[in-house]
Amino acid sequence: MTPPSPKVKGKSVQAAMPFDPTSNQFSRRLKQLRAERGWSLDALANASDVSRSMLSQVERSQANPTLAVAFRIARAFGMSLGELVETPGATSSLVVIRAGDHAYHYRSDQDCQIRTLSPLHLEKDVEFYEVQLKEGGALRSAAHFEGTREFLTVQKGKIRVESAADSEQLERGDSINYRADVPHAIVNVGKGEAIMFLVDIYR
Amino acid sequence: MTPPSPKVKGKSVQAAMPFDPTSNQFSRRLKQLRAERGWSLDALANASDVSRSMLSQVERSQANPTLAVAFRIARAFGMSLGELVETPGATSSLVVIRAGDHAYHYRSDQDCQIRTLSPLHLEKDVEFYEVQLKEGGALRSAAHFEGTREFLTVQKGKIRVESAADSEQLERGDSINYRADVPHAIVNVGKGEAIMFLVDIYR
DNA sequence: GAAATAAGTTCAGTATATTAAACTTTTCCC
DNA sequence: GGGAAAAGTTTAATATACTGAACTTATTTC
Repeated sequence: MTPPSPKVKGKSVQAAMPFDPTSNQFSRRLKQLRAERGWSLDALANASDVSRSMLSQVERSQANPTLAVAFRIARAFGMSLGELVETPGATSSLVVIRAGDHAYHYRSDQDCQIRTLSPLHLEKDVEFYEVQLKEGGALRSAAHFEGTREFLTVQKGKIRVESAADSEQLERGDSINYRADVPHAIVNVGKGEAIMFLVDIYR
Repeated sequence: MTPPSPKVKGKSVQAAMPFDPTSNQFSRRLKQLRAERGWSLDALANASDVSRSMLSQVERSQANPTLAVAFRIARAFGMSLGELVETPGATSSLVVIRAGDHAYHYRSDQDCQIRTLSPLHLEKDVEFYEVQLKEGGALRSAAHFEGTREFLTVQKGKIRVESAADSEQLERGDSINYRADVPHAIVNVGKGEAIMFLVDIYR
């Protein structure tokens, strides 16, 4: 019972390159998040209880935060540490096949109408739909590719979303995102038709 | 545009309780993983290039590893850092945002209200917004990161989208996508408010 | 344009993360 | 049981994470 072969053991490596890719990614991610929300270093410092100077150094890859600090930063952004550190770039492992037939796993029938809003073959594996469900209608999907996540927001009506064992009821304005690499379903449980927007994200 | 209210700011807290829940969780997780695989501290130390003593201290919550160290440990176990720090049970397979929930408002003024529908922890760099523009209102954005594309579909009202030199007019049901890595703007040119959904895709 | 305010960086000091080596405890044979 | 080897903990020294305050740079405001 031994772990996979150890790699370079010398400590000289660490001396030469004190930060592994993680840190740099983390720095970029942090910078981006803060920019998106338009927060100053000071604002984030207050929200996270991490000093302004530390944040500055981390963003510029001049310091390597501890888990505790990373955790506080994540919380300031309203997300878990896992969500914060999960590398969005390292997803290259699997290329999704997905031919031009974007609608192959959906059926468009009396109960369910799907309009594709996203142009096909975007650089990213993202698709964007508008879905209409007649009263009592349902959209049931088999498991998509591993790692797929589906995001939806209700524009009209009342629906129930089921993913694996989980189930949630949603009304106009509510949003939800869930794993789509398991069998899942969207059911119109209200009166009249239901309309929703739906984003599929593969990885 | 301020982050959610700061919590306890005093540093005395940190002195009294040097490790937040993260570390303890991490310690338990680490101990469990190592036990599951039947690895000794020494074996893990070799595989991860983290010292035996450090591992011991971390497992007993007597030290608070840096991200770099946590990363190396994760790799030794053949998993991503996100997978390692995300408590196995809490891997939310389903996240709901209620209509009234303003937690994800990141920007709001008289003319323009933006609701972030996707907490941006998705593996891909994708974000999803609902934008409301009052009559005459406009949303002007500086250039986003290189390679960013924005996709929008009009839910209500009449708008004009400007990206670099291009300009297009849209009505309910119309969709458009355009480069967002240049200065761009969305202007409400109709009567009454305009509502649209917006997807940002980075690469 | 100058003064004022905010945002970001650098600095020096302190706390602590990290390591190698010494030490203690457990496990395993005989 | 007793000795040996492995597993785990503690120690002392060093590197660096982290902070508050001083400083520099951009942004506003008049």
